[in-house]
Amino acid sequence: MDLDIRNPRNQPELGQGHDTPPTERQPHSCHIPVPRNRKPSGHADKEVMAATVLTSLSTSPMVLQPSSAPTEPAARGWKEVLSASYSSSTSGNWSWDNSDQSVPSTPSPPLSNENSKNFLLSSNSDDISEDIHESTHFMFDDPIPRKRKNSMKVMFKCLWKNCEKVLSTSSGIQRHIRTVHLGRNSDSDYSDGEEDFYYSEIEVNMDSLTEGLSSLTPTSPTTVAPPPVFPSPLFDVPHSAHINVNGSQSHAPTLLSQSAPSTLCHIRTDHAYQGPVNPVRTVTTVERRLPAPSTHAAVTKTHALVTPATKATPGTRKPRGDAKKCRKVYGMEKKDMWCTACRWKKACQRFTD
DNA sequence: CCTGCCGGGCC
DNA sequence: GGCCCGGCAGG
Repeated sequence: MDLDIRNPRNQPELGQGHDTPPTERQPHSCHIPVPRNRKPSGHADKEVMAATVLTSLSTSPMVLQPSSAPTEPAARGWKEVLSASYSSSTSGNWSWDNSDQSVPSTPSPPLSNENSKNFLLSSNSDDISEDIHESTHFMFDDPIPRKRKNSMKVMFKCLWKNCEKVLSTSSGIQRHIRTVHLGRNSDSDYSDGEEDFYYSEIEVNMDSLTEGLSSLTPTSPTTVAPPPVFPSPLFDVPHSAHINVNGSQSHAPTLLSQSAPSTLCHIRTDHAYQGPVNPVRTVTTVERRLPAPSTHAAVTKTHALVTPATKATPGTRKPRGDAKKCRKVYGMEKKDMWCTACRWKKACQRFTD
């Protein structure tokens, strides 16, 4: 959990660096644990940069004094706003936007890296503050962390298909999703975090709003990305993953058989199928999702995984499946990532046919 | 030849 | 049971 940002080579072997400019957001709106080294960190350069920024932050009280922060140029538009928002959503529960409520009004003593990180991470001290440590890669998406701006306010946008609800609190949007979309009792405290999945944070520039920037309306093409793709019940994603307004869905169909896109979002769906075979492997909490409210093209042949294993009749060899097995997916050099059966030259238990 | 994995052996 | 591997079959 203690990701040493000064040691950016804390890179998972499956991690795919991405050189995408921060304003060109790529769809990696989820963070998925990677085996053994589950720090899906970003590009090393960005990490170094982020570390540098953190270091400077730790010694500079400026950032803690929003009143003294120079006003951002008006050119800062939704693109950048959303970029920041993107980072927050990518991180799961973090946001640069401190709004006005949680900004310390007095300078704090110099912060260590850890403290400064905590400070930043705690900015959005809503009820979605879990799992923050795993999400520290957020800042690597944004090479230059921006000073907080008073005019920025975090909003929460419902990503349910055809629902453009935007609320100011995560609890509110969760309640909305829970009651309106998930059909749960609003009185119930029960929440498996599923609601988290169906909304994303967006940052709202209140200044722009007052200037009549009606483009904030969720239907605005400048703020709204293509409809997010929700996971199907067969496509489990860690529950803290957030679909971002900017996230497109192109990453989803890659699954395992293709090289991961240039994102951190290497889809490790094998967790769900792993079962007790390989207890060493990181196990992602498998959650059952409601039927996807929108189309989901990602689930392809892995559907077969839920079907009963075809028992080969004795004497007849089981027809060779066309699914890529561990050997092909991971290669010989990553044999330790194979499922046990594959390592034993048995029928693959992860990528069954 | 590569790959998946059965069958069987060893511990 | 875990683990390994020869060898076969399919592509």
